[in-house]
Amino acid sequence: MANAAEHAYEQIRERILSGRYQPGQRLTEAELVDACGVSRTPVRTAINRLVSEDFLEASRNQGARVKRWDNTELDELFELRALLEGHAAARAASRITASQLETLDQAVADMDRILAGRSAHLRKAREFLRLNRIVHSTVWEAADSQHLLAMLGRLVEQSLQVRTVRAFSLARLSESHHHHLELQRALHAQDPLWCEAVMRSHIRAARQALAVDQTPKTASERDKDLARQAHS
Amino acid sequence: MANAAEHAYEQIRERILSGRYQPGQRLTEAELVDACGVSRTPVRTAINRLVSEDFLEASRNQGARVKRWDNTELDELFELRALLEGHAAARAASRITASQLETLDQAVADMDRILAGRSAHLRKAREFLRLNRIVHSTVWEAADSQHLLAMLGRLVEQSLQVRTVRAFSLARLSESHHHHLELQRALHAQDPLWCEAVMRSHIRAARQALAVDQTPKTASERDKDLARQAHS
DNA sequence: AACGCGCGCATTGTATACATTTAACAGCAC
DNA sequence: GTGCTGTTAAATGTATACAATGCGCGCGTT
Repeated sequence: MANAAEHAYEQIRERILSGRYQPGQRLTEAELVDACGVSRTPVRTAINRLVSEDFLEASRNQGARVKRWDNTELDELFELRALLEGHAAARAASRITASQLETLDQAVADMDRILAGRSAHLRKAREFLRLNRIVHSTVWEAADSQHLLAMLGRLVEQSLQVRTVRAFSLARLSESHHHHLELQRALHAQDPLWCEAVMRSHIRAARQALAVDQTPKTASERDKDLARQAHS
Repeated sequence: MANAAEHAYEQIRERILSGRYQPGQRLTEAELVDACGVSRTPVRTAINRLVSEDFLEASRNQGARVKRWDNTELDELFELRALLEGHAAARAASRITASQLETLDQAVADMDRILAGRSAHLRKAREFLRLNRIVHSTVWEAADSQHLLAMLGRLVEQSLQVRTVRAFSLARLSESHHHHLELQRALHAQDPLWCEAVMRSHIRAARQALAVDQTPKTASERDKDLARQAHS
């Protein structure tokens, strides 16, 4: 066990993202100790970090609860994402390197193939998500701003918590891919305003795709989501 | 001592902001324990928080160093501030309440009086800073977005670390005040784009006002800065 | 029966002892 | 003389014991 605190952090975070720990659920230090197999100290370190990253909420002497996102907060979140990812795309336009453009082209081409192919929906969605991450992180990297990168990382991770089945319909994937294609052209053209505009559309569309209902999920629904999320 | 961790956090943070702990300086847990008068546990909690807020940097098993900001990072920081504060101002335009407008008007009027008055420069700068904080936080509040507020809070605190004498010349204060006057008009007009543009100018001008030299300060220079910062 | 008070338990906050890691220094070999 | 390696000391990472705090339950009073 090279690093207990880190281990605990990843363990807890993973359980929040996967839905095993539901929004609003209270997590006592004792049960997290059991779950992670380390002592209270690294668990507390992990909790503090997760609180600072908005995965958990803590009130004094009352432990931590999994953060629950209401629609107002989701609106705020995605508005900020649109602003910052748009900005990142604009910066990327004039800074992107040849090899980053290659990475992007490759990812977009792969997406093309996958969407056109005959794989099962689940497999398509999984692969698509993987490539989607590559596209976005390439743009962030090309934007070349440490702090922008850090902020975006946090914002996007937070929106991962509320992923739902609806976001992964074939229609949704296809729309999303059209944005990627356009972004690719805009980046090749090195047009900052175009890049920014496309990226903003992309994020706002993603917001729309999220389910609006706030009812707690049943266990089987959670399992479905899990299967679709393709972590790892 | 109701809350040791909080106490340690404030203590250390204050010493960083005041310049008593210089950028690049290594802080061992042992000396922070002495300085704060609490045990290692709350000190470590405080350190973790300060690292997450970018006041400190930590590498494994090597403790914490006070974060040093180079010019590239300052550019990134202020670019993000311009973007986010501009956005906040735009949101505020359509959301600001009558009482918030009153607060703003009052603060701007006070600034007017103070700049026109015959107080000593130091006193003027102090009062101006206080009112400046009121103006900005009123706009943030009017923007009505929890997450935007949190991000701005962090960004602005970080830029506080690098305040220098140059930023407080009378000419600079006066320029800054003209922005406030224009922002006031733009908010009364409820014109989002105008608000955003003014605020962006305001922040970018602030970036220019910061000293560019990166040489460490002498003790007496630090004292001067301290006197001008008007904390509390 | 309803409200308030106080006691007890569960849980978090703090202190400290112990383990682990890293970096520096000294000694030895080449 | 220089470079490598082993040892050592200092600092951080981890575990656990103890203190303080807040919440809920039960009992008593009105």
